[in-house]
Formats: sequence, C-alpha cells, structure tokens
Amino acid sequence: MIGRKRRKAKVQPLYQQVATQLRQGIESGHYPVGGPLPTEAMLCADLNISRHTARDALRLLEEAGYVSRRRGVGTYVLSNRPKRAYVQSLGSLDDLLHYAHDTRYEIEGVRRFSAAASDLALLQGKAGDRWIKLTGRRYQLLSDRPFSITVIYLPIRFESALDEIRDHRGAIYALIEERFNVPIARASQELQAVTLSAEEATLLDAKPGDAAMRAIRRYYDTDGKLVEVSWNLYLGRLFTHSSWVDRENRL
Amino acid sequence: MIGRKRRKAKVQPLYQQVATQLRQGIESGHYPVGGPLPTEAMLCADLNISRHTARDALRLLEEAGYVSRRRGVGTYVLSNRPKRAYVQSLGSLDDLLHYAHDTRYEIEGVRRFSAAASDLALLQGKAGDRWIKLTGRRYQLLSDRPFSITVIYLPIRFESALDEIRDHRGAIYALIEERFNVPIARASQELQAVTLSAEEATLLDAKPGDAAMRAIRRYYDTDGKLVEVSWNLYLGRLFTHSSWVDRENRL
DNA sequence: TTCTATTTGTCCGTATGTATC
DNA sequence: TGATACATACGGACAAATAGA
Repeated sequence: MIGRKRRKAKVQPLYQQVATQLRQGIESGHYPVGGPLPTEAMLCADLNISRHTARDALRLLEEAGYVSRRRGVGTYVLSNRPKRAYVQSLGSLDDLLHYAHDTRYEIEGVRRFSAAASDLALLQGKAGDRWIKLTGRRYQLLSDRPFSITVIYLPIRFESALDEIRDHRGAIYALIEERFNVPIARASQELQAVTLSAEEATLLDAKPGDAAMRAIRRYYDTDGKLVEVSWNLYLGRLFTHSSWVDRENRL
Repeated sequence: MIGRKRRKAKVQPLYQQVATQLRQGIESGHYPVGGPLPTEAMLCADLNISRHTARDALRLLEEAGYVSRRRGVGTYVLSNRPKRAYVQSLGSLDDLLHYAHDTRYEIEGVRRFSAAASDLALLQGKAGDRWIKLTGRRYQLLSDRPFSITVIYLPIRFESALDEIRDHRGAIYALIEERFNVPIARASQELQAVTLSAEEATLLDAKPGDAAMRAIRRYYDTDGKLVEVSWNLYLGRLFTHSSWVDRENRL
C-alpha cells in the first residue's frame, strides 16, 4: 500500500451527533433563546433513539451552557453562544501572577490620600475615596538585588493592617484576605511592555531604557468591591508571563 | 451500607451518595493519589447498584476533577482536593490572545527546514522534525502601519494550506483548525518585555530601543500534538495584555 | 384546594463497541 | 490473542417537580 494509511472513518457517537444537531438548531435560531427544546420523549420518537441517548445529548448542551433543564418544566434555551469555549484553571491566584513565594516586600514610603480624578483610571472608585499608598520594592529572600518596584493601594479601611504588612513575606492580598476575612473572588491583571526611566532604573539596579514589564493587578471581594490595587515593574529579562487555556466543551 | 430505599425524609440520590463515599475515600487517603478506584463492575457488585448508578457517581468525580477515566485502563485518582479554586472563562482563543479580528497577515518569507537542537526550546519536538517557517507582518485592515512582526511555524504536514494562508484575514490557527479539521484543544502563551533591535524597529516603523512585547503562542490538538507555534513582536504602547480569574468554589 | 398530565430525575437490566494491556 | 475496563446504546419502571384544570 502506498502513502497514507487507510483509516477507518471515525463516526461520532450518536448522542454527540444529536447534541450537535440541537446546538446547530439553537445557533441558527430555529430554537430561539428563551424557547423550549423538544422534550426527551419527542426526541426519542422523532429521532428514533433511546431516552438515554437523548438525555446524554441534552446533558452535553446543559454542561456547555446552551440550555437549562428543570424537572416538570422542560428544557429551555439559555443562550445561542456557548458559555465558555476555553477555560484556564488555577489552583490559586499565585498561579495567575506567577508569584514568587519566597520574597519580601520592603516598604519605602507610606502615604494616605484622597483619590483625584486622575487616579480613577487606576483605582476605579470615586474621586475623594480615601486610600493608602505603599511604595517599595520586592526582594528575593536570599538576594540583595530587587526584582520589582511595587506600589500597593489599599482602601483606608484596611489601615490597621499596616504594621503586619511591613516585611510580610509573600503576597499582600493573601494577608488582607486572612486578616480581614474578605475572600478574593476575582482578580485581574494588565501587562504592558515599557522601558525604564532613569529613576526606575536606579531602583532596580538596571540601566535606563532597559525593557520592563508593568503589571497592574486588582483584587475584588465577593461583592465586587475593590480590595487592593498593585502596580508593579519587573525587569524584562527576569519576568515571563505564561498562561494557557483548555477547550472545555467538545460540541 | 447505603440508604437504598427512599423514605419520607429527603435522601440524597443514590449515585450522589456513592460519589460522596468515593470522594471521602479519596480525601482520607484510602484511595491514594495516582492509585486506582474500584472498577465499575466492582462498584456494582460491592454496593449492589446498577452500572448506570456507578457511572453517574464516577462522572461526578470526574467532572469535579478528582479522577480521570480511560477506557481499557480504569479510573485513577488525580487529586485529593477540589480541582480548581480559580478559573478564567473565555468564549474563544481570540479572547486570550486579545486578537484583533480585522487584521491581515502578509507573508514576506517562506522556508522549509529541519529543526536543529537550538530550535527545540521554541518548537518543542525532536531534532530533525520538518517545519515550515513563515515570516511576515500583521496589519490592521485600514492601516498601512504594521502592528506586529509575526513568525509562524507549522509542521510540514500542513504545507498544503500555504496558499490559503497568504493574505488570510484573522488568525492562522483558525484556518488550520477548519482546513484540516484539527480542533485546537489547548493553547499557551508566553509574554516577555523586550526592546527593539534596529532591524525590528525598521520593520515596525519604530525606533531601536523602544519597548516591545514578545508573545510566543503554541496551539495543541486533542492528542496534545503541536499544531502551530507563533512568535510575535508588538510595540509596547500598542499592546496590553489583560486577564482575570474568578474564584470558582465558594467551599 | 385537589387532581391529573407532563417532564425531567433516578435506577435498574442488558448488549455490544473500543481502547488498552 | 484474550481479558479487562470504560463508552455507547438499547430497553423498562417509578419518583419528584411543575403547571394547569
């Protein structure tokens, strides 16, 4: 035999075929959002399949976020676009931030202030909100060389944690989370490539114009209230951000 | 003994009871991480339940990330604690890559080559693997100003797509996905801040030493095989990477 | 309120296919 | 090749939730 291997045509399992058919019906508008899907019994009869097969198909659609199912009511279309096609799973926030655990934060300045209009792009509250601003650098435990300039903004209500923050090892958000019992429910991060100013270069023991990564992170509690904002500057050659996502639904 | 008959008092469904029992067995160490769980047949016999019930229980554990199931192999313990504390949900890979949809890729060079040992850090295969290397720049549709230098590496088996790639609008991985019917199951991205060399600056209509973001992306199919590697360079002031995660389990 | 029809949820039985060792 | 283990698919029965008469 020449060239390519003969390959048995792989047929999709029946319940996946049914799911695909229904999904296409949803996406095409044949089953409008908010409307009902055929009942299990109708699918069995129309497609000449068993109830198990129909249920497995509907389960796929439910897991993918297309439909909701309620006993006694039926199956209804929730959305004509998949809830999420790809998902990144993390064991902790540190995994997102690629956070070096064995570091210490040295505070070099503390200031209380009221947010001005120009601060709102970073701090996202209202003008006049009271904040604490901590400026400092982060060091690896066994090194005298700083690897980041870090500015931390905390709402004034966390003022009483200031003493504990000094020379705290690890992440500040974790300290706040524990000290005030406010679970972090969401975190965001913005990364941008920049070059170092003369002042920044001095602080990082580098040269002006060197590449650096600026990271702005925001932490929110379960009510969506901002718990912490951090502004960080890393030397480019010392900082790589890697992330990945997996496809979640095979529909 | 599991509560078999349903009484007036609300009892958990049987398959959930079985799942709970197995989960506790995992968390207690009775089923160690990496070890096997009882097979479906054993569960049926030991607990005097049907295969469906056993499968439903195991499905719950799989969806929760406790176990992996492989036909012909068995059910094995993946983790003794809930899968993921934080999750990032994306509708598409474009959302991860912050991909500008209205762009075109202009190819300025095509080369076929065999991977050398020095290429393996980027291409991750074996030395000697055959690749196609496309060099070019990406433009916004209505602009003559390039916004990225993009080098794309494709396994030689996708050679026949070369013609379609030329001047293709949008992402190359989507083209490959459709053209060869290889769904992208996973994608990874590495970001690092760098400064532009003289040559790069010329290509991007910028100045040498300007800040730039280097993005290396890899796309894998369902078998974990590498489908595409792309190497990109963006002007720092034109590129911000933002991401967020949500806590998934409220415990 | 009560009753009934409808719809999904749970549970069982059985058979065959497919991947792996 | 055979044995094992999960995947798919058929069948039936009853329970629980809901909506409407």
